[in-house]
Amino acid sequence: MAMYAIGLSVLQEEISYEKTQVKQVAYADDLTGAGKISELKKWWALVEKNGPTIGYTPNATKSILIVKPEHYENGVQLFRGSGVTVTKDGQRHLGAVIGTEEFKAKYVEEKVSEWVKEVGVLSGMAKTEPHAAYSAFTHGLQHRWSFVKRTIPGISRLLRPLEESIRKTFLPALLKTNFIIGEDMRELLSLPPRLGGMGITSPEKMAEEENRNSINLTRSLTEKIVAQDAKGETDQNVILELKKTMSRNRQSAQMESLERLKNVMLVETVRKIHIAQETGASNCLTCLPIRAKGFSLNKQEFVDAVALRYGWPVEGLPKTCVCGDPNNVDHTMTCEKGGFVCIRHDEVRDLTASMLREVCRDVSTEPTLLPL
DNA sequence: GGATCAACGAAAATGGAGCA
DNA sequence: TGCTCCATTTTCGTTGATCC
Repeated sequence: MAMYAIGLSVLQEEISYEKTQVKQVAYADDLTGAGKISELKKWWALVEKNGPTIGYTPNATKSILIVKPEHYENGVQLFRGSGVTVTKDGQRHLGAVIGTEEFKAKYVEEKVSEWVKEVGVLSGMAKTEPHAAYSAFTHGLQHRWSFVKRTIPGISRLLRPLEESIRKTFLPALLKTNFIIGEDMRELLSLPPRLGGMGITSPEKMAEEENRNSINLTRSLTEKIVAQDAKGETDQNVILELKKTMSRNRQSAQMESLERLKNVMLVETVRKIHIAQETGASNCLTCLPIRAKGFSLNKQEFVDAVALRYGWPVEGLPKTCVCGDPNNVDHTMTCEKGGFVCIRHDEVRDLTASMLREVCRDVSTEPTLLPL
């Protein structure tokens, strides 16, 4: 990338703002210019003339001129025969979009429609492999819409179908819940695992903040592009400080959200959230479900793990224990006729023995004691 | 009063995912 | 390749208790 920029700087000397009155910016091989149409025509001619000599061959068929509706005819006339497409609507640009509000909305709607389909596919997978589907969503899928959220303002409303798809299709398939996920539970699930959530963020709610943060973070660069200042440098310390501030703001907003939820949720749920915040309590959610390493939970294990995390009813649990008492998760853990008391004891015993075997000889578990 | 240590929290570093 | 975010781990600085 750096070498490409150095190479392209030779061309930019020839087509600079001082010579063409066109404000411009280049990202790798994508060259963008803004100005009056007549100036742009001259600028384009210079690009075509000087580009190939440094190895930059402009492709007219892939080049777009975006004009205001009142200048459309003029644009078509000036660029006739050049191969450049002239439009008054807009065009996709570096993963974002430039153009009219209608064009931007149409672009985002198409993207959202595509993502909703992907969420649907993942929901289908979640029915048989919920752990893998959850991991694919949190580690991968939800990052796909981050670039659009950062670069296109005012799209929160357009992202609502995606949020609806997550809430009504993905979460029920993933969690096998037979109850409707309300506003509060959805907010809890959108918090990071370390705060007791599941890190399934809401694209609708995050869009405005992410766009605002992106604008603030790139403001210095934007000002330099507008001023066509190619020599000035952005103060990295200022950017670093901005990042820290944003990170702090995000964390404090998460804490505020958590505190609000604690006030409206059941005492048992709040206690579960508190336990879920313990170190290591969310490892099964944050690790990659690699089967060979034993990190993968099957569908029963995953659904049970989430049910235990939030105190939801565990499916398939008998209503009455063999001891005769009413059965529930707490009773299962303490009933002397069940196996969990022994399992817990044996796991601690075996782990201690295995660690001792690494440094001691003659380690045995619960040897028969010699008579007194 | 100075030296030492443990505990704690904040900051930095690391690793893994995405995107252009 | 270089940027983002997030979770986790490591490092560093501060504080308080204890001992000489």
